[in-house]
Amino acid sequence: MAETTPDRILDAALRTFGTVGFSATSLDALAVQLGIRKQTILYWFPSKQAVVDAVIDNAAAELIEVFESEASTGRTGLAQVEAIVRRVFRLAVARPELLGLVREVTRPGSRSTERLRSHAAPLFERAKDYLEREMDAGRIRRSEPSMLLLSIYATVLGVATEFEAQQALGMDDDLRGAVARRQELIRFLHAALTPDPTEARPESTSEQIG
Amino acid sequence: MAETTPDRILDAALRTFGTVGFSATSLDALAVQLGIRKQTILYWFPSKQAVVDAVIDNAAAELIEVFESEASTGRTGLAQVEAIVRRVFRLAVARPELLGLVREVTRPGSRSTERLRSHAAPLFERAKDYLEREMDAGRIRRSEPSMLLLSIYATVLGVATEFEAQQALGMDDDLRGAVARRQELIRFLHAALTPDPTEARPESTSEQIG
DNA sequence: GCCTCCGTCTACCAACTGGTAGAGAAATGT
DNA sequence: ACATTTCTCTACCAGTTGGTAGACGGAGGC
Repeated sequence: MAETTPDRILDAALRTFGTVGFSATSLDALAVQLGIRKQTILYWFPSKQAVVDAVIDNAAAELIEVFESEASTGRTGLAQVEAIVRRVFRLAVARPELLGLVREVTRPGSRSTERLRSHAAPLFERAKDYLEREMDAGRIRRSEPSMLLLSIYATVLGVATEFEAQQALGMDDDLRGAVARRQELIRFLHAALTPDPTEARPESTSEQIG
Repeated sequence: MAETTPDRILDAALRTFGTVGFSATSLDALAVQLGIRKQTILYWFPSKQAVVDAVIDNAAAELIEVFESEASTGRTGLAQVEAIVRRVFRLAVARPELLGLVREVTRPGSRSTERLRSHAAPLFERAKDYLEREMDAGRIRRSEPSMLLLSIYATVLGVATEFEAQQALGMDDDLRGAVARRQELIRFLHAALTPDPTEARPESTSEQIG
C-alpha cells in the first residue's frame, strides 16, 4: 500500500518541524527531502501554515489516542497515571520528533498557541477531573491537580530535553538510559503522591527562593 | 552611563533569540526593536551568525560566573549542589530568556552545537569530578555522576518548560509557582541522593519500559 | 577652519521565502 | 477514441533575507 503524497509530506514535515523548527524549515527544503517540487506541497496544502496546522492536528490526535485507549482500561489511582506516563515515554522513545514538536508549539512566540490550546485544554480539564475524583476517593494524595499535572508534564518532557543535552555534549547515544533515569524521578513523584506516605521526605536544606 | 550600541544589540538579541529562536529572528526585526537600521548591526557584527555566537558566549559566561562564585564558597556535598541549583533557579526567574536560549542551542538541528559543547563540556567535566570526589567522601550517595548531572539539568530546565506550557494553556502567569513546584521535585532528588537513606522509596508499580 | 575618524545612514544586491498561473503527463470514465 | 480528472511540473512573482558599497553628519584634534 503506497503512502499518498500528502501523507509523505506530513511525515517529513513532522520530522523536520520537530527537530529544526517551523520557521527554519522552508517548503523548498521539505520538497527536496521528498524528491518533489514545493509547488506540489502547495497543491496539497493551501499554505505553509496549513501544513503546520495539519502536522499539529495529526500529532495531537496521536497523543490523544494514547490517553483515550488508556482511559478505557478502567484502571484507577496512580496506576492509571503511571500507565499513561509509561505509554507517553514509549512514544517518546519511538518518535522523538513528536516531543520536539510539542516543544516547538509551546514556545512563547509560537503562532500555533491557539491551536495547541484548543487541543490541550480539554485534555487538561479531563485529567484534572480524573485527579480530583481520585483524590476525593483517597487514592491519590490531595494536592492542587493543575500543579500536579504541570509537574508531570515537565517531567515527561524532560526526557527529550535531557536526551538533546546528551547529544549536544557528545555523550553516548542513549535515550533508553535517559528514560530509565527519568523513571527514577517518576518514582520520587510516586512517593510524594501516595496517600499515607511513610513521611520519609527529608528536611531539605534548600530555603525558599525569590 | 549610556549602554553602547553593540550591548543594546546583544541585549535585544538574547531576548528575541531566547523566545522566538534564531532563525525566526531577522536582523531587520532586531533593528526595528532598537530603532536602528540593520546595517548598523552589521557594522558592529560581521554577520548574523556572529551576533548569535556573541549572545551564546555572553550567556555562557554569565552562567559560568554562577558556578565559579558558588564553587569558591567551600561548601561540600549536596549543600553545594543545592546552592548552585538554587542560584540557577533564581537566574531563571529573573531572566527566562537565558533558559530559552539554552533550549534553542541544545536543539538537535542547531548550528551552534559545537559552540555549546565547547562551553558546556569543561563545566560538565568539573561537575562530574566534584560529584565523584563527594561520592568518594561519602557525602553523596554513589551513582553514575553524568547520569545524575543530566537529571539535575533536565529538572532545572523543566522550570522553563513548565512555565511555557502554563502560558500556552492560558493559565495564570506564575513562574514562581512553577519554581516552587520544581523545588518539590528537587527535594525528591535530594532524598534519593542522601547517603544512608531511610529506605522509604516505595515499590514502584511501573515496570521496565522499552 | 579644516581634516579625520567614528557611527549611522541610504541605496543597493543576489538568494531565498511563500505563493500563483497554467502547461503537460497519466490515469480514468464513457 | 476521446474527454475529464488528478497530479506534478515549469515559469513566474513580490516580499524578505543576510550582506555590501558608499554617502552623510557630527565630534575631536590640530
